[in-house]
Amino acid sequence: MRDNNDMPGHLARRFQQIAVAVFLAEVGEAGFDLTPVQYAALATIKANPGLDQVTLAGLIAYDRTTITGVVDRLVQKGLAERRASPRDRRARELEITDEGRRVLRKITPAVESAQQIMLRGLSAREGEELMRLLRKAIAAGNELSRAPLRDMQA
Amino acid sequence: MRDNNDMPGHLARRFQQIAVAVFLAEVGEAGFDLTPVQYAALATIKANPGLDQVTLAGLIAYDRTTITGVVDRLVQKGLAERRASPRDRRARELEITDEGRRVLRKITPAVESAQQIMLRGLSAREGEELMRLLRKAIAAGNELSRAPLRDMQA
DNA sequence: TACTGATAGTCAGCATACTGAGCAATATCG
DNA sequence: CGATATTGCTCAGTATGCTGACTATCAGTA
Repeated sequence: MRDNNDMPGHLARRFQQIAVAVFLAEVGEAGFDLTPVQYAALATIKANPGLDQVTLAGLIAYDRTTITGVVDRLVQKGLAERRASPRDRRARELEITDEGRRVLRKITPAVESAQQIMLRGLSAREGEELMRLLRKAIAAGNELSRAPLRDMQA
Repeated sequence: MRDNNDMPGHLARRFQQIAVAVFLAEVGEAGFDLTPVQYAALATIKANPGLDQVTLAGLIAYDRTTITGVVDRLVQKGLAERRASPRDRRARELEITDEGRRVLRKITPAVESAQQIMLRGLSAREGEELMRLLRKAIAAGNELSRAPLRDMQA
C-alpha cells in the first residue's frame, strides 16, 4: 500500500498545517492577531481599492461564502470598511482603513519571516523549485476547486 | 511587495485546497462519502490495530482535539470501533470493522486516482521532485505545529 | 416591457484545525 | 506511600472551507 509520505494530498495538508502555524507564531510574536486568510484579504483590498467581495474572492481563490466571514472580522477589527456600491446595489465595495494600512505595514516583517521559516529545511534553490512546482500544479488544477483563482475583470 | 504567487504559505493553501477538492470528487464519484482526513485515519487504524487516539494522531499529524471528532464520525458510520483499553483506563483502543475494511478496499482506486489528478500539471519526474521537497520542508518544520508527526512507540 | 437567466451576497449546516481548559487515570519521585 | 507531574481524552469557543439554498438585483432578450 502507498505510504502517507508518498501521497501528495497528505504532504499538502501537512505543509499547509506547518505554514499556518508558523505564520500565526511569527505574527503573534510581533504583537498582532491576524490569520493568513485575513492578511491575504487585507493586502488584496489595499492593492485594489473599492473592489467587491466576489472579485476579492477570485483574486485569492477563496470561496465566496468564506469571504463573508473573513470580511466581517476585518471590519469588526476596524481594518477594513464595507459599503454599498453606487453602481450595483447587490455589491459591497471594500476599502482599507488607516488602521488597516498601519497594521499591514507593521506586520510585513513578520509575514516575510514566516515565509522563510516554513522553507528553512530547503536551500534557496530548492525553495524556488518548490514554489515553481506548486505554481505549476496549482495552475493545472485551478478549475478543480469551487474557488478557482480569477483575474481582475476591468 | 511580494506577490501571492511568491508566498509559499499561499501556494500551500491553494495546493491543499485543490487536493481536497479532487479527493472528494473522486471518492464521491466512486460512491463513497469519506473525507481525506477520515480516509487517512481509517487506513492507519487498519495498519495498527488496537492503537489509541493519541498514537493515531501522532502517526498522521493531527491535533488530538481533532481526532475526537474524526473518530466519532468513523464510528458513527460503522467503519471503526472505539473501546476502553484494558491496560489504561484513560485510553480508547481503536479497531477497524469489517465494513471499514470493505470500504477501504473499494475506495483505493479512487484515492490513487485523486493523487494522480492533483499532480496532472507535472511530469512524473516533477511530481517526484515536488514530493521530495515537500517531505524535506515538512521534516524541518515538524515541531512547529501543535500536531507534529510521531513514530510508533512500542 | 415582461420574462428569463445570471450574479452578489448571505445563511444554515457540516467537517477540519486550532487554543485553552478541565477531568480522570497513570507515572514518577521523594 | 503520598505528593506531584504527566498523560489520554473531551469540551467550549473560534476560524477556515465547503455544499446547497435563498433573496435581491441586474442583464439580456423576446
